[in-house]
Amino acid sequence: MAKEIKNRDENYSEWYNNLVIKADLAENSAVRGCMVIKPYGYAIWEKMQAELDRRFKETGHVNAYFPLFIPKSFLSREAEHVEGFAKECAVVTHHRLMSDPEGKGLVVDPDAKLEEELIVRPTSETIIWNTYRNWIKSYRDLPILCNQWANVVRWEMRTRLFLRTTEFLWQEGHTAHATAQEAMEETRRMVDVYASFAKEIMSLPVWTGPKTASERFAGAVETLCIEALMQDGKALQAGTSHFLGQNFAKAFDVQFANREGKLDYVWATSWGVSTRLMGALIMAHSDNNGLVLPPKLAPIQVVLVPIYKGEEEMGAICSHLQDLNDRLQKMGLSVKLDNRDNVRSGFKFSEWEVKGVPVRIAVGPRDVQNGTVEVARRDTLEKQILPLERIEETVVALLKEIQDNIYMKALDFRSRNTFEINSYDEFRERIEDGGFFLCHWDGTAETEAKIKEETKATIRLIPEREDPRPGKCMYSGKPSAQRVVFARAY
RNA sequence: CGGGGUGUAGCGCAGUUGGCUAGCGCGCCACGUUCGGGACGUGGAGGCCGAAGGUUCGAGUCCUUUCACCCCGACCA
Repeated sequence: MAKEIKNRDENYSEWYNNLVIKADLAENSAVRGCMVIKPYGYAIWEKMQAELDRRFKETGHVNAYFPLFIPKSFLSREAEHVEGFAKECAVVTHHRLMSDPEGKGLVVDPDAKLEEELIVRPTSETIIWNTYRNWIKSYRDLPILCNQWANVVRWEMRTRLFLRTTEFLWQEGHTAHATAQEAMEETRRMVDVYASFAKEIMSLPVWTGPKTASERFAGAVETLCIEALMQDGKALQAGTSHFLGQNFAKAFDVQFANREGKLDYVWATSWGVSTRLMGALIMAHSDNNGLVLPPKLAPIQVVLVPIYKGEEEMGAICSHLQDLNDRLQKMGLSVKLDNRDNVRSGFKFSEWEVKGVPVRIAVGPRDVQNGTVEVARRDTLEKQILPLERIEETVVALLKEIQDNIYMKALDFRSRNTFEINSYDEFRERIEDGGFFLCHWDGTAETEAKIKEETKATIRLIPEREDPRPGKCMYSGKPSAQRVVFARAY
């Protein structure tokens, strides 16, 4: 394994793709740019879903579902929105096939052409706001706090497993509010939900803050985001929360009678995270032995591996392990007893390491005799012999420690790769090695575009600081209110 | 959409200037020996050589077309 997964100084794409496949998470499908998420990978996504959903409910949201297809005319209602998405839409033009008159399989039936083409949703703002128009008449109907779990399609030129697939799974929250302030608070609330989810569940430290105007969501007034640093030094946008102002309400004519009895347009937000989070998880924590999963997302938290010679010894050890299995399960842990007899224990060790199982417990005849177990942790690869007595409490504590340690490791990595730079020459040189760069910027789109053109680095976000220190733009020398975060990004 | 690369067994690959019966490693199946960090031996199964067309006595190999995937760009909440 170690020789197959390369470190980040070599070809990272190879490292990453290889890891995804070796860890049994996903593979390319027959369909361009799409991926098959395999059972082990999907189990991780399900855990993410469950935890996010819990947090959405906690903040007063409910789930709903809207159609996959969007009439083409809907998309064009909001000028910036159509501008942003038109180039990457899959379009349904017909609804029927027929056998080829020339005998070459199936062809589209020209008589089945749709009156109005349908777009496969790249995001659902338009169809949802078209629906909300009917739901909202009065301020008493507000707020609407809906989320949907869905798939979306964006026909990007270039795809990457988990990070940018043609079809991906996500959740999109769409809320409607009576006031701008309330909508802005919602935008903030949800980006904070994402940030705490990243930290507490994914062990992933993120920066939080607004995007610059040029990096905003198409149709948004303000975009807040969480940004994480991957081990190859590139940034990854892991989630966004948009304040949409009244743009969509105006485009879809969603007005309500306010407390004063006057008609006003509704204020909107939308926010989402996707299976890209899986990519973040993989790229932030993995090492040369494979995937490293934080316990809270690991489909299997503890794997039990028997070490034995011969059948009767295996029987004895497995019944011993079955007992341990039950004790651990009673603690609410997800445990796997690997009693396969066609592979040896050394093979199992490697395999579960590649899959990122946080804790492995091995038991052999020696342990049975001594009343001990061998406990190995995935994050540090350390092993120790521990007494079997009260082992379930030890393991619960260890899982918590691993969860924290993975976070600390990622945080430490980020700190070591975050730099304050003042000179543009130095910036150009250092950006090659990756990392986050805190630099002064004059606030103009021109400077931002120039820097992007010359260095491929973009402004990931404008960090929210209690005491923003002014300075001079590293590029133009003009005054700058505060440092912003530059990085090369996926 | 441009540049480069790859399609041969489940996976990873070799296959020379066209040549006769298409190979290797891993995995799989059977048996035996093993078993505290990816075991070994012996035997066996597994192929429309990405697809279509062409050149030829003969094509995995040459030509044309096409499809898919990977990498680098362009593009991208």
